[in-house]
Amino acid sequence: MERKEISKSVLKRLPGYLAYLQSLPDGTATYISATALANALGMGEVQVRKDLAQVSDGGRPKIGYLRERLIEDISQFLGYDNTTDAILVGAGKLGQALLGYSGFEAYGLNILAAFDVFPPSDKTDDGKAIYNISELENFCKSHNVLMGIITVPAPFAQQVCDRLIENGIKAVWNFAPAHLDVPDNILVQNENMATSLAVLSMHLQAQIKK
Amino acid sequence: MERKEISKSVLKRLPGYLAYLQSLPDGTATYISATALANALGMGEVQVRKDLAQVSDGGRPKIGYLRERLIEDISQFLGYDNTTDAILVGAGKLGQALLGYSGFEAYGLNILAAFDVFPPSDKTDDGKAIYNISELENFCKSHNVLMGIITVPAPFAQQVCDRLIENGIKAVWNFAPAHLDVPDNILVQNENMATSLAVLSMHLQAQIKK
DNA sequence: TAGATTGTTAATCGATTAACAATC
DNA sequence: TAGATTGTTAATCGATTAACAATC
Repeated sequence: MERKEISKSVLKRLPGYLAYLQSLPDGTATYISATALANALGMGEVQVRKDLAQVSDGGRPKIGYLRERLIEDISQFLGYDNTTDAILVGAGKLGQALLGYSGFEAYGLNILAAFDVFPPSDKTDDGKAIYNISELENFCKSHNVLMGIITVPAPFAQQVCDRLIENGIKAVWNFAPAHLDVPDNILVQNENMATSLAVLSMHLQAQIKK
Repeated sequence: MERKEISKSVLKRLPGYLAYLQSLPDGTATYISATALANALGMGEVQVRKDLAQVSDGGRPKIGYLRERLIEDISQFLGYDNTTDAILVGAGKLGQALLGYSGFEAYGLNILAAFDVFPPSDKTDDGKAIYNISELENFCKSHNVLMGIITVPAPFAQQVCDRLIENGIKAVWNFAPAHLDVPDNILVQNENMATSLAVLSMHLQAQIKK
């Protein structure tokens, strides 16, 4: 499959398809159609078909897609097949939760280590080290890390971000509720709890009024 | 300010404005213009102006918005002024991290308690109770809970969701990497780590190729 | 063959951006 | 008054949806 430019909207839907396809029990649904996928996920079938067409050319009229093949195509497209190394800064509760979450491997993410101003102890239960923030520079030099995860309190997020970029980080996954100023070639992905909460509470307010 | 219908895109940007406005030190910037806000957040000034116009009518030509007033208007619009009670199911690492996160109060969210098949201990360090899942029904009956937070492993997410809905939950905040089937009047907000990761790893792949 | 499903081309919809008049 | 900023109206852009021909 030739790699095309893909819109962010499509990109964001792909993990959903992948998760569903992988959740199907082995043996069932050797072939799956865009229609079936759409129904299962409560989406429009045309949208699903178009999305799939962008990442795979294994679709066959009347039959659909070979599930295994489709999983492979999407995974590959998303880069889940080659792992990305990341470091995490801010080993509070959320930071440690992420550090200990084993599910990221499936997405090709490998958190090498965490850093904090007050490292709680040498190792977590999961065997991943939490270093003093002062060792950030050395660590980045010796490992080739491209992704940084920020889980420090909001007021420190920007300075941590700057420091990560100085050390060669190209993509920042930001869990702090703060806006980060970065150069053009750096991507910041905000994991924005506040955004989600806004959508939720808006829905609840509408509910209550009824 | 009359309450208008608002698009989801606008709604999702509001928490960002609010966070920035609140982060400004007291005393500075009594008045702030849409232009200034846009520059600070790296956004288009027209977009910010249009967004603000939908939630506040305190904007004055040449001067801008009274910051305090704007904070109030956005907070009120987002429903951050009246708290929403929520319960959380799945007291694993992520669940406990959320349970202990004190920052939610600022967003009007109050997590009353958590439930799990194996409650680790009676109370967390933060004083919030973790009950056995069997007590879910009773708890929901006695408290009027409208929001449920799901932090169980993916294979259990749907059944937990169904159970929450049976007990009167109207909005679900889903941290499990699973698609949830719900009736029309129920809102599911997926906190989709996989989505964020997809965007990030796509950026990194593009970087590497350069 | 008939029919389901694919992929493509055109139409619609919504959101963003641009242009401009109103205001302090 | 002059100029910055607001809010509104029109134009553009992108994404979604609909219609349809191609295919197994």
